[in-house]
Amino acid sequence: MDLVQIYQCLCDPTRLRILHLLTQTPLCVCHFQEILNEPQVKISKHLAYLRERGMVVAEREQNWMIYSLPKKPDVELEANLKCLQDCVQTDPVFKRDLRNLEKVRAKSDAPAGALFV
Amino acid sequence: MDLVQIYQCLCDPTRLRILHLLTQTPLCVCHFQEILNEPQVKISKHLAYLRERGMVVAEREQNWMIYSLPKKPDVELEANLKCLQDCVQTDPVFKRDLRNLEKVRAKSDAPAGALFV
DNA sequence: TTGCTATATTCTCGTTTGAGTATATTCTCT
DNA sequence: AGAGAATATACTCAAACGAGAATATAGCAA
Repeated sequence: MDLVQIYQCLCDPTRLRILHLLTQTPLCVCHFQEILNEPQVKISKHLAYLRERGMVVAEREQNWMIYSLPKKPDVELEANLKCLQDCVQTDPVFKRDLRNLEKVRAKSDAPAGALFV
Repeated sequence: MDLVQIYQCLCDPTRLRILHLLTQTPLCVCHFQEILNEPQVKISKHLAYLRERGMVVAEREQNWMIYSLPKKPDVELEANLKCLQDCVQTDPVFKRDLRNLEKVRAKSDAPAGALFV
C-alpha cells in the first residue's frame, strides 16, 4: 500500500504547496523559499522527506539543487497530483503561490534546469 | 486548507480501507471488524478520528452504530474518494476487503440502515 | 587558501499518532 | 433490575512529526 505513503506526503501544507508548484515546473530550494516565504530549513527538510519517499527527485546544478517530479511517476502519484490540481483551483494560498511563481519566473535568475516554461 | 485534513485522514491504512468500504455502502462497526479483521478498539478509534473531521457520519440504529459517508461531502473529499477508487483497483488488500464485504452481505444479519445494495 | 552562496544535517523540544489494555456507556431482552 | 451485545472512551507508551537553532557540507570565485 504505497498509497498510504503518498497520502503521508500530501498531509502537510508545506509539502502540499511544494508538490503543487512542482506540477508546474522544476524548482530549486531558494525558489521555494521565496515563493512559499518559509525558512530554508523548513523547505529543505520537507524536500528531504519527499525525496526519501520518491515523490520528488533532486539534481545538482552547480550551487543549486533542482527538484522536480520523477520523470515517470507512479500511476498513483500521478492520479493524486491531478486530483490535487483540481481541488486547488479556488484556494487562495495555492493561487498566491502560482502568482509568486510567475514573479520568480519574471526575474529569471535561475539555473538552466529550473523554471521551465 | 481542509485538503490537508482530508489527506491526514487518508494517510493511515486502516482509515483508507474504511473509507474505501464506505464508498460501497454504509456499514456498522462490527462489519468493519469482520471485513478488515482488526480489533474493535482500533476500528472504533479510527472511526472517531474520521467522524471528528467530518469524513464520515454516524447514526445509531438500536444497538448498532451505522457509519456512512456524509450525504453531501465536500467537493475535495468526493474527488479524493474517486481518485482512491481508481488507484485501488489492483491492490490485493482492497480487493480482499471487497470480497469480504460480499461475504458479509451474503449473511445479511445486518441492521436495516447498513449494507445497502 | 579564504570567503561566499546554496543547501543539508544534527540536535532539541513539544505535539500528534497509532496501538493495546482496561473500563465505561448505551441499548435490548429477560 | 440484571445480563449481554455493540460500541466508545481513558490511560499508557513508544514512535513519528514538525519546528527552530546551530552547524556542516558542497561548489564557486577571488
